[in-house]
Parts: sequence; C-alpha cells; structure tokens
Amino acid sequence: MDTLRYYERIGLIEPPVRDSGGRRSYSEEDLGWVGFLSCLRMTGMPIRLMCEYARLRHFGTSSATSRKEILLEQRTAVRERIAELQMCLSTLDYKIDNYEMVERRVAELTPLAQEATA
Amino acid sequence: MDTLRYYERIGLIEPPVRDSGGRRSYSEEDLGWVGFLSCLRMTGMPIRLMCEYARLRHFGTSSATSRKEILLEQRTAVRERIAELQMCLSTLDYKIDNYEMVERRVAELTPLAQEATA
DNA sequence: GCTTGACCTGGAGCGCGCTCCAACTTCTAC
DNA sequence: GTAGAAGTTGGAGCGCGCTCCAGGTCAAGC
Repeated sequence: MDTLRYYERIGLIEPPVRDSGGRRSYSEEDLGWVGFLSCLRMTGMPIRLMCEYARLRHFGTSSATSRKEILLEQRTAVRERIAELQMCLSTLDYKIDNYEMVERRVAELTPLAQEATA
Repeated sequence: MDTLRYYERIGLIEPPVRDSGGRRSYSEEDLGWVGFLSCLRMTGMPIRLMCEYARLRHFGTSSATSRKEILLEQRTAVRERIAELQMCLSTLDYKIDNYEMVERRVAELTPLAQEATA
C-alpha cells in the first residue's frame, strides 16, 4: 500500500482513478501492470530501470524494441543469477554434508564420554 | 578491500596477521572463510545472520548442529528463490515473445507505410 | 450524532551493506 | 633522497527501496 503510493510518486505506475471518496481504485489493467512490476522487482531489476521501462511504455509500439531489449538483458541477468545460486547451493550441500559427518563422529564419541562421566 | 575491513569491524572475519609494515596479510584459511562468506552473501543471507554463524564457529564442533541448521534454512531459501526466479523467467519469456510478435507485425506494416510516404 | 477505521497528504526516517574521506605511514622505484 | 602508489585509521556519507508518521478527510455501523 505504502509501496503502491511510492511507485506512483516515482512515476512507476499511473495515478489510478479515484472513487467518490477520493480513494484510489486500481483497475484490472493497473493490477496487471503492478503484478508485472513486482515480477521485475523479484528478479532484482533496480527501480530506476523499471522507471525507464515504464516511461517507454508511453510511446506504444514504437518503443517495443527498446523494451524488449531491457527484458532480454534482464533475462540474461536472471539466468546468470540462477546459475550463481546453483553454485552456492552445491557449496551449501557440501558444507551441510560436512556438518553431518561431524555430528556422526560426535555421536560415536558421546557414549564413551557418558561412560567416563558415569 | 574496504569491504574486508568492514567485515573485520563487525566481527565477521578475524583480524588477520600483519606484515612487517602493519599491512593485513590474509592466510589461506582467511581467504577460504572469506570465500565462503561471499557465497553466503550471494545467496542473500543477511549480514546479521552471517555474524551469528561466525560467532558459532568459535565454539567448535559443539555448535555444528546450530550451524548446520542455519545452512539448512538457507538452502531452503535458496531453492525457493531459484523457483521464484524461474517463474519470473517464464514471465519474461512470455513478454519477450509478445514484443517479438509486435515487431513482426510492425515489420509487415512498414513497407506499406513506406509506400504511403513515397 | 459519534466513534471507528481505512484511506488521504507531504515529508521524514530507516535499515542495509557497503563506500568514501582526510590525514597519516610505509614500501617501491627511480 | 624523493615522488608516488598503496596500504593504515576512525568516522562520516550514501544509494536503495521502502516504511512510518502526524494530521486530516471520508464512509459505514451503532
């Protein structure tokens, strides 16, 4: 909510129509756009670039190529990010395995320790 | 570099030994740890949690389980993040396809437009 | 009529993760 | 020996993306 107003302020979304009481009333189209925006945000696209994309929208099909360009770059970035995360994932797997080995070793020693303190 | 000093200040890495001139000289072990830290950062783990993890390291094997716990949670988070990114990826694919269709449609119309202005 | 609660406004504040600064020392090359 | 690069320090500053605040307006329920 605060975020929507923030997006509106920075020109990321068009001011929606208001109801009789002056409240914002988002159309289906607005909501679709907001949904796409949050998708872009999730991919880590900086707000600034999203603003650029939003600005281009006003020019209709004549800006289609520029907008596609932005999305293509973002897609590449996302793919790289996924690859990066998968690398990290295998590092995590390795570390976790290590800890499990440590735990098993400790489990082997514990009964002895218990005897010693018995 | 500034980042390493920052990490040192907040206790994420141990102060490394210094050379004769007072400069930091990171051991292989230091570097390994730093490497793992940047892996964790890449996964989006907040610094605060990394500090907690670093703190636990001091207790040796007795903290193995807690540390494993942290890594397990992070692994889950990373997997979810990857899934999320893949969702976004297909949205991007869809949008990009759309733009390509728009371009093709424009390409079909352009020759006519050229004739019109000729 | 009156409370309550959700929304409105402009603007300030915040948490994160660095990143830069000025002033200083130290090593390196010429 | 001297200039310049590359480190050192504590501390301030910054960009991002919200998020909260005080004070006001409006609509609905009792």
